[in-house]
Amino acid sequence: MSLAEDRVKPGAGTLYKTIRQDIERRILTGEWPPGHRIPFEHEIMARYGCSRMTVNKALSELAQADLIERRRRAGTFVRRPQFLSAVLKIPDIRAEIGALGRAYGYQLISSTRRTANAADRERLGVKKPCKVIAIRCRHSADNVPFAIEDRLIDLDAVPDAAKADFKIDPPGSWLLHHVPWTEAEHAISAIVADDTIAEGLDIATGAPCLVIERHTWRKGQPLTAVRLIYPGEQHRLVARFRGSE
Amino acid sequence: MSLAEDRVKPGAGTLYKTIRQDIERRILTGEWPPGHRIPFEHEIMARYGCSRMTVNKALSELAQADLIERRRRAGTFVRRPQFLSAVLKIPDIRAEIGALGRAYGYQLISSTRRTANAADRERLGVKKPCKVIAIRCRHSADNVPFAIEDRLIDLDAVPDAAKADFKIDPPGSWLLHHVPWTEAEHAISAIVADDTIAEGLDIATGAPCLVIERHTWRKGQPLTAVRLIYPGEQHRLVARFRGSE
DNA sequence: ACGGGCGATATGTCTATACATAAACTCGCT
DNA sequence: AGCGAGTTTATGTATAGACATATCGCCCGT
Repeated sequence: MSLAEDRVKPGAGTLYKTIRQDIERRILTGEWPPGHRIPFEHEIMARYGCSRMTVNKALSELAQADLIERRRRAGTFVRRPQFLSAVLKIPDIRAEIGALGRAYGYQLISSTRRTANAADRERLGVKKPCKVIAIRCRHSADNVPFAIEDRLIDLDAVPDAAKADFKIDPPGSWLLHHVPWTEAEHAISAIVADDTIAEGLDIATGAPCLVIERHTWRKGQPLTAVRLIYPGEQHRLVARFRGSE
Repeated sequence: MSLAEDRVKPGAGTLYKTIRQDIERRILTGEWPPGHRIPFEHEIMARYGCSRMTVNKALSELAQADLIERRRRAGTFVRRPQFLSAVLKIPDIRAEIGALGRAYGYQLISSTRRTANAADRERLGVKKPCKVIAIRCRHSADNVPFAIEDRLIDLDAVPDAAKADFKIDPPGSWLLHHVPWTEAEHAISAIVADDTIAEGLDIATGAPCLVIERHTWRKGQPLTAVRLIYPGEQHRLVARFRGSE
């Protein structure tokens, strides 16, 4: 009979997960507040009757999740919670509407190809001249306008986009499936609808709109810049944050 | 001479990190697209001349970061990127203003204690009657209004809040330092300023505003609900996403 | 053809051990 | 006291081997 069978909590699946969850619980309930020193690996090891590697695996995962901080020689400490950060999901619009159980609709409003002017280069963040595609289109759910999309694609960085047909499929979906990216930045702000937006979204001029601007890069090179305009009182971005699992 | 000395890339610090970064790079550059099967552990092990535990550690971290998916017997696969999710930092307002190098200012507008009415209970998500504190205050940067805060605190869940003085310090900071929480939810939307908001933020009535609503729980029990209203054209929430490290 | 059972296989967990490394502490010298 | 060198200690990385477990496919019997 091995020592491993003397487990303190035999019920919770695997040992390292048990250890991880025990510690996580103590942190989340406040029993071990920020700054508190967690028992040393050899203490936990003795408590659960397991090897140090097992304890180390549990603690490493908690460290990767930023719940604890580990310092050589000093020990392991509860981190101050990352108070106000959250994972915000900004899904692909088509998938988002599908998830709501509504019928997705798409209309291309305009699509032009041109040599980038100063405003285009500014928006994409490129310095040298390049060709771009500028697209304006509309997404709808059950035939109700859902969002207006205004996109710029750098043709030098994404040459395949010249061959793509955005009359039927939205450029977002096409890009997601064809172009790998390495960095993305989102900015969220609010504006009021001008006449053009109001008409496109079928809302009143002066109504609030939520704007999401996304820039995408591949190894530092700008790929695309997109501006999504949502009716602000009907649409909300929701982010939920909780302890792991 | 041990096999371990035949390492493919001796320069990058530790072995498992080298392996992890090599794989991450291939995924991020698109060399291994979503759905691609990553070499089996024993293949990677042979390639780097190391033990399986080392490979396993690298792959486990990538799996924890959702870059890959591991399936017993089948192998390890590149996941479809979490395309449009991003870590959105919604910092403590005082810290945010401080980080911008501007002077933080705070004014308490009103603070009332009462038994929760139906609207309060609805907003907090509690069913049974309880006492609450309702606070309205304003944050400013260099004496320019920055955001209006409208907060409800459940006194049954946070009894200490009854003793706190919110005349000088904002309730957000106090709560962050005194109350551990386990879950939080943020919702972002846009509204137009009504007369009260316009006056508080020193903007025109009808101007767009960004609204962040945050609900915080501790083990399922609602603690506080807060609504932050920002001038929408001046304030943006920015989230940047990139590969780890 | 169809479905059940079974073996092969890749990942999942765990052990016992070893040496590396960073940082905190001790102690002795000036 | 102040400072630098050496020691101690907790974590960090790595190993070789073992057994567990999910599941994909194959084969076999009906």
